[in-house]
Amino acid sequence: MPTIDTREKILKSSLRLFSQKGYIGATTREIARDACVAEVTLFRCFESKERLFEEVLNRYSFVPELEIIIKEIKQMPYEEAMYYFAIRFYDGLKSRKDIIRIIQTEVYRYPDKIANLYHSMIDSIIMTLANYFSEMQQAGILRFFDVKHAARGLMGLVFSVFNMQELLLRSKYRDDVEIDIIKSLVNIFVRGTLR
Amino acid sequence: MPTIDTREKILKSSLRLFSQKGYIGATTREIARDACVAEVTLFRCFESKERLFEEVLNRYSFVPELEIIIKEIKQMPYEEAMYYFAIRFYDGLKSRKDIIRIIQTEVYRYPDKIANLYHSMIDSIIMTLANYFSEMQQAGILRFFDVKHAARGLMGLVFSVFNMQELLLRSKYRDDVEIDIIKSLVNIFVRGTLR
DNA sequence: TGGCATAGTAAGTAAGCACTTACATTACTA
DNA sequence: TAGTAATGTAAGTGCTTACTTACTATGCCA
Repeated sequence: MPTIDTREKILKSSLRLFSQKGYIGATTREIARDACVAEVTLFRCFESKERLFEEVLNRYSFVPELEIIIKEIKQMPYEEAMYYFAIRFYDGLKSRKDIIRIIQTEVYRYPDKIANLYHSMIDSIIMTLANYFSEMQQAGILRFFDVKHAARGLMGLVFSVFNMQELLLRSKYRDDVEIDIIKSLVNIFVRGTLR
Repeated sequence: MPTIDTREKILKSSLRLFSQKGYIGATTREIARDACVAEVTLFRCFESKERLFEEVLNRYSFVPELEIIIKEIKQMPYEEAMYYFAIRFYDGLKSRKDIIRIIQTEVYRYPDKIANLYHSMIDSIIMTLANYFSEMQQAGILRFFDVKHAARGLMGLVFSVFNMQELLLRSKYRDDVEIDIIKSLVNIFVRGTLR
């Protein structure tokens, strides 16, 4: 049985290279070299390239952190809560850049494995966020609108900023501070949802 | 010199297969078979797989249609204009699903060619839309906010709906009519930007 | 009808891929 | 110190890939 340390090194290199070159584009030879192990060691740790890929996906999930964030915002005033959520969500995306990129580029080719992971990531957040909006509507703070759609919208706003700023390495808007962009958009969202 | 018809058949099949399987995943053999030509014919039409890929990208652009849409909305009342833009934009994304998917999945691997295409697609729309918001602010209809950020936000909203609904084949929200989702979100956006 | 451009068929090349086998090396532990 | 588990080295297997070469078939126009 291979060492846990060896497995970790390989998983880490796999994350980076799958992210940069895609599943097909990243070769086992390259992953092994990057992890400073022999290629044969890779195949002693993981029975195939496909299994290795699956383990990478399971290893670096995103959901738990977001659940915590939504619990935290319940004690805050609405506008502050929205800023806080958006920024924490954005930071979460940033620190998970590699896995997000993998999901985004491979979701069509490995529908079962990746799509499930993707959906589990988003669905649980949308439902929790939608419940939050519902409570705020009941409390008379927010006007009535479709809460699930709004949850998706808010996440879509943040994600679109992340998508442009972090994944696409745009030159043009680099001078804008990302936080300012998010604040602008959250401000529109807040004004659009308040009673 | 090969026939234009032959080239078109190959380009069309390439679009589909690059979209479904990615640049590396789609083989020249498969593309040729799909286009009902011999593989050698493909190489007589396009000097390499990479050149073929570039020609696919140039062939199916998106910008001109959107420029037209933004011209159209200038005569409409604000709220109606936003609905109209969002829905036309959404339809445009839908009918260009294949090329959007290619851009999204290959943008990291072919930074120069694809990223430029992607940026030219988005930048020109953002600037035109931002100008529209500026004019509406001057006219006293909209409150003051960063118009470029808002333009990105609106496009981000529509794109996130497209992303979930069309690209990811989600099962859960399939019963929601996409138009309703867009209307919900545009409504929030409109209320958030009106004076 | 003859010639030329456009296509197809068939076979092959060189390289790269995931993955395997056989054996040598290291390091820890009993 | 002897044995065992984890790793490395080296070579190779069989398959697929992009791309090529040589030749043949087809259709169109002078």
